[in-house]
Amino acid sequence: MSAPYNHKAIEQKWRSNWQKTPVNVNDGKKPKYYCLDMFPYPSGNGLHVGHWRGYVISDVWSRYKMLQGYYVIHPMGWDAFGLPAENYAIKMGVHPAKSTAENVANIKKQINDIAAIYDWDMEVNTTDPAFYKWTQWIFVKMFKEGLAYEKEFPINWCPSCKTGLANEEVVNGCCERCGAEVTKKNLRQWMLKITKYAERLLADLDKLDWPEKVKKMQSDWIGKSYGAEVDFSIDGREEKITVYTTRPDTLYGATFMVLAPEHALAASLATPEKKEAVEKYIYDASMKSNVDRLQDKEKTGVFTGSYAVNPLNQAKIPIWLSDYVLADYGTGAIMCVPAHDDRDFAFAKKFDIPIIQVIAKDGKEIENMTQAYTDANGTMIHSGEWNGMESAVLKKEAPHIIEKRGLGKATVNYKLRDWVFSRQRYWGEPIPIVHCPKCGNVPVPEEELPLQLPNVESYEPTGTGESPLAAIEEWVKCKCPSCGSDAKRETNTMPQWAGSSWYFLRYVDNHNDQELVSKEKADQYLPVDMYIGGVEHAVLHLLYSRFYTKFLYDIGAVDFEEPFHKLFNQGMITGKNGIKMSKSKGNVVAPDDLVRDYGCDSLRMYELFVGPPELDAEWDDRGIDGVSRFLKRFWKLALDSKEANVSATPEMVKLRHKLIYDITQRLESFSLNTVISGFMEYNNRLMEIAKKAGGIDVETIETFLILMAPFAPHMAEELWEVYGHTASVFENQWPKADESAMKDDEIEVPVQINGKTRAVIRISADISKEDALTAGKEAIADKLTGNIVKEIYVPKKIINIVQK
RNA sequence: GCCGCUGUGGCGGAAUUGGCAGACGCACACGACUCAAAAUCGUGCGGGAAACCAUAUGGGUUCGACUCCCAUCAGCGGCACCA
Repeated sequence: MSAPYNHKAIEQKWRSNWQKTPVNVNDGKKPKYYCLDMFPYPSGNGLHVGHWRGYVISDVWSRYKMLQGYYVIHPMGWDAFGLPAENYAIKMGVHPAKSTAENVANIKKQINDIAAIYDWDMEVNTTDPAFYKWTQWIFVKMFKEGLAYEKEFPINWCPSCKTGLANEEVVNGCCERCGAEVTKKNLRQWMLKITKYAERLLADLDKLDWPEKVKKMQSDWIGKSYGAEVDFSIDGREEKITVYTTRPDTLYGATFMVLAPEHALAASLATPEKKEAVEKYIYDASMKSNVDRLQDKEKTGVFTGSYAVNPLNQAKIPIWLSDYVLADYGTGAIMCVPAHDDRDFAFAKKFDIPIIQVIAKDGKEIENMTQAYTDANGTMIHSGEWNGMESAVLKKEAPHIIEKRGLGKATVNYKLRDWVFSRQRYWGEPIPIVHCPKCGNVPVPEEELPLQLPNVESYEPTGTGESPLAAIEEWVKCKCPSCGSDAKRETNTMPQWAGSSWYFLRYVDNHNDQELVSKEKADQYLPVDMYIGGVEHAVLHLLYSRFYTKFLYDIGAVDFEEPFHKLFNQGMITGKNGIKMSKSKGNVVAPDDLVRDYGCDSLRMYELFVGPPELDAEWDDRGIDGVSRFLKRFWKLALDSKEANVSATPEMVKLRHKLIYDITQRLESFSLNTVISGFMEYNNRLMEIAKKAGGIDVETIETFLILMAPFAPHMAEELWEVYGHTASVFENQWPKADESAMKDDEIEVPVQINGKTRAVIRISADISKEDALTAGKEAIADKLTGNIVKEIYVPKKIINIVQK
């Protein structure tokens, strides 16, 4: 009788063994592999089984890479500055520094339950002054390069979090963190010129081994479009209005022009009799929130009384103001071609403006147009010298024609906006800038960094647009680092994303107080080979990190331009009916009890078994019994086989190589759920064989152990030791399958008539086509009519007889 | 509105990428062991009496379709007046 599987004792034993003798060590000879988790913010709620899954996936992958002979860099840290941590602290009435430290301790304990091979010597915490010294250093560098600048304009403002937000943090007009409706507030802001990198951020997506979905989200967010800027003169005036259009081919169809109410010329275009209406419209538009502006699908507008002149045919077209034109995209002014644009069509219909079709649909002009014809497919009509051209061709040529004729220029536009970088909150890195009445904005000298966040009693947001830091007079008052006169510190702090935009660089050299990361360490360990985390950061953290890395590349701090070579997005674990796990819904499943009752190995495997790792999965506790039973059966098989000590049969050898082959292939394609089912399947077959043979040979069991080690490391180690080894199971190399040893001499092949299976025959694997067909027909002789049309034999796959 | 993904038993899911649909597991039922239960082991488990019918629905290509093409429906996600 073999000893029963006691997960508690085994897991405790190996946890302490690994602490004494780590399994992932850098001997200086192994190649590196950097496998990174998106680091968590230390929430007070702790981890649930969904967080666990992400960390299990990355740990399984790390251990697999270890067995392939890599030194694996697998660090963990804390994204502890920012809104989530601060809002939690305010709710609990504790200072964020205190609650953050408590939460870190708690989550660290939970993470250790996963038994991942995290190297805690590399740990970083974004709130540690030794860390944020470099977050501030990067800002200073950006300031010196002209990439960080101040600007006052109406920004997105979350009235609940009482802070400004970046565009990326506004989701459907609401705050990404708290869901409150975002309003506008005119504020002086620090901005990062991410737009300068728009083209590189777009172009380099091609180099990345990332999910297409994420690449597409980024490229849509950057939003590149090709078109032309066209200059329209204003009838009776000197100024010109430049419009941006992606459809210069439709220029002859422009019947009016619309300016954003915020356009510089908007007010001055009003003729005396229109003045009142125009001013009212401009005022009303300025009062509208983003959400209102988004929700008002019904077009509004006002005619200025002025006319613009179409540079091609000198036609006079009325100039309107409307808030469907955005002030900060393109030139804030558009030419309107109602026949070929949905929005212009709706506007023209509402205000009774003429519609001129310039692209024929199916070779014809549309009678009684009821909607815009927006395809660029058709022949040009009503378009002067362009008549008869194909619109698709003209669309590409028109910008250059316009440029050549001096009417404007070919141009490119991006939807990406500069990054609103300052927050009116306490819990963040102070922006290291001094406002000097003589010198203007002066950065804190690099040798004086970090500029420490002062410890204060009152850290709640003020809501006035000022950070709580502004109230600390002794901190605000300072001397100008440049001229020494009385000056004031910048009181805004950096957003949550500041630290996370570069933390992955710091892990590998986290104690360096001279450099962000030394060249030596960077060369040795960076960049990240595999990055694992949720998809929710597609245009936030992942875009910001790419921008930061490119900047650091440009100033020579690192010598790669992309931080994350491969990205994997794990799916979310939800509660019943796909409802997101949350404390308020009461459907959170904590891993702690499951680890206690079933063991870490069982939970690790079940986390993967619930479904494809990239898809969302509904959690169901009951399923864990399945993997738990499997582990117990395998445990018994291994111990009984040790006892039986049988030698390998050809069947065992064949199965061993098939096992290696299947598991490796599934692992390589990241199909982790089928790796687990594969283990179960092979275990079932081995148990069948063991029933007859009395056991399984040592080599096959040991092979199974090595393959299983990344998934159930405790059991693998324990059995490895039972099998008489003193070194860790992770000292092994990942086994290789010998494909010739997997070959079957005889195979089963289905025999079909007209595509329907009628029999299954066993034939020799290298049988000739003729013999296969003869054998096949023999097996279904009673069903053959004698009227055979076609005979198909796909070697080792199928026999199909087609008959009438 | 535009773009993308997904749709297979009671449930989670598999299918070597066009070749026996439902692997593996959960749940369930029956049996063995037990005084009994749990645990464990064994058997069954898409529908249908059968011919056959079944991979969201309708069509198509093919000797052969969960897999490819067209249309439709449903669910999820992203973007959303970007000219």
